[in-house]
Amino acid sequence: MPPQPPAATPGTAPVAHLRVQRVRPAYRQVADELRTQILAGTLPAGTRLPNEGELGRAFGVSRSTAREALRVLSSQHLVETHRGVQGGTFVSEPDPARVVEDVGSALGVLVMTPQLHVSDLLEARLLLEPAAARLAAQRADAETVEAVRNAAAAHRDARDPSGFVGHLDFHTTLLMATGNLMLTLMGQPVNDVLRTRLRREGVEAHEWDKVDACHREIAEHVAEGRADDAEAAMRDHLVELRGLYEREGFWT
Amino acid sequence: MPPQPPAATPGTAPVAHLRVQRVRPAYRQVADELRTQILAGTLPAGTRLPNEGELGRAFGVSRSTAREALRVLSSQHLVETHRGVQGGTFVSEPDPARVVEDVGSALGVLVMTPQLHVSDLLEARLLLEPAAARLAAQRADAETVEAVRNAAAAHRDARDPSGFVGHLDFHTTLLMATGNLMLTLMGQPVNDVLRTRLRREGVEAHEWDKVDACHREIAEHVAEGRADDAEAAMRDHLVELRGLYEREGFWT
DNA sequence: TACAATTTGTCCGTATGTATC
DNA sequence: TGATACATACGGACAAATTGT
Repeated sequence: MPPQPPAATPGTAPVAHLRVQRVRPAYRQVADELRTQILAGTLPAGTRLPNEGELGRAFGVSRSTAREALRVLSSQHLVETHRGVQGGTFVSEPDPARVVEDVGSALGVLVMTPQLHVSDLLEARLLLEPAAARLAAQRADAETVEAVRNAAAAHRDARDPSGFVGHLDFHTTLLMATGNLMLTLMGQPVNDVLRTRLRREGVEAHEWDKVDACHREIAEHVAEGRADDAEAAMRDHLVELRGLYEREGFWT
Repeated sequence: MPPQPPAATPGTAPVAHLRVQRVRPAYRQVADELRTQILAGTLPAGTRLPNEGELGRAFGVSRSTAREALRVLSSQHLVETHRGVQGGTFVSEPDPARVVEDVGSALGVLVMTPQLHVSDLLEARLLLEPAAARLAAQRADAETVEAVRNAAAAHRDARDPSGFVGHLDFHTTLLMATGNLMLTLMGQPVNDVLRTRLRREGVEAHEWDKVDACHREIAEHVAEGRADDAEAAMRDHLVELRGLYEREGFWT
């Protein structure tokens, strides 16, 4: 690793109050270089990288160091490794589901701190999902409408004995029904965090019934293309849910 | 790896397990175990982990394997490592800025695919930021108002010779002015991606002047607490910006 | 200023598991 | 069945960085 151009990394926030990273380790330089090439499209998805030994030689580092760089990229879902002949390290296909997972997990950490309150999540959802309901009502095709209806109809108690893995949360389905992946990316992690934090045992059955009724009503508005009604119904629904969360749910 | 029963330890070959399709490598098991403990709060932020050798022995793996596990966690910003005496591996403080970075980088990958269009980002922003402008106008205190005004006044040409690192993008500042971190978390990665994708050389000076004028107008609405005006002005501004982006900016 | 102690960083050599042909 | 090519894992050694004496 002869070249280390930015001796002091500029622009990076001085978050580590006490410690300054004075040198970038070689494994990080290699990882950064490869990440840059992947993000720039120089290494498109599906590309097979050289094996670990060659990769190390190409960067002037040992195989172990190249390995650690690959660990970094693989943990960020930028590459995948496979063993065996015809195996190796491949640039990953971008996967929205993984992004949602990662963001959700990061939010899970933040939501335990005083920096991010549950009320912030509820407010963000209140901004996002009524608008999503409107868009869904304006755009959903027959197939999407069917999916939304199914999600609303799906009974939400978990006593269901059959496998039934196809069930997606209603709010998730509605976000996807907008046809705008970015809305799913923003809204879904919030829903994930809220769902895992809610103490469901504190909510009574008739309240769940009301939730289900709201879902079905929204689904019908979407199906009939009534954008205004869908948006308003979703807003009412979320306001009601917020009361539920604030009354019962959280440990912070 | 004692805690994971079906682990394939290198020396002994557990041939009896026929269903084991996917063996998780040892470094991944170690990383997952540590991550679980961090997310559960068993290892609070600031905790110093044992050094790499001891950590390896504690998990029944070699130091190299323990290191690779730490690389995974460190690349997810869950731990930080430092060299030297008094160095070591420490559980990280949750950092919203890093989350924004990570999401932005993930979006950068997705935005190159047919799954996520630039128009999706623009639409999401059009949902989010007018609402943010409204909230900012309703809530901003004197200090925040000052920050928003400064961001709007900051001249945006990069010829500025002095260091001037305090300058934050106006849209970023406005998101933060809502006091809701979640809105920043959702909106900022979008802005980052859009900013890096825009071909700025295709935009003329008088258009930048108009952008700046819009920013100052919004800032004044926020400062005076005119929520409706702030929201409307931001919406108009974004619609105009969208035209700019769609006319000039992208390579996809 | 020099030196020692501690910890991560880097390298090498070797062996083994795994998947494909 | 065996050969091949790759990732995975180990253990030891030394280098570099940081802090305290």
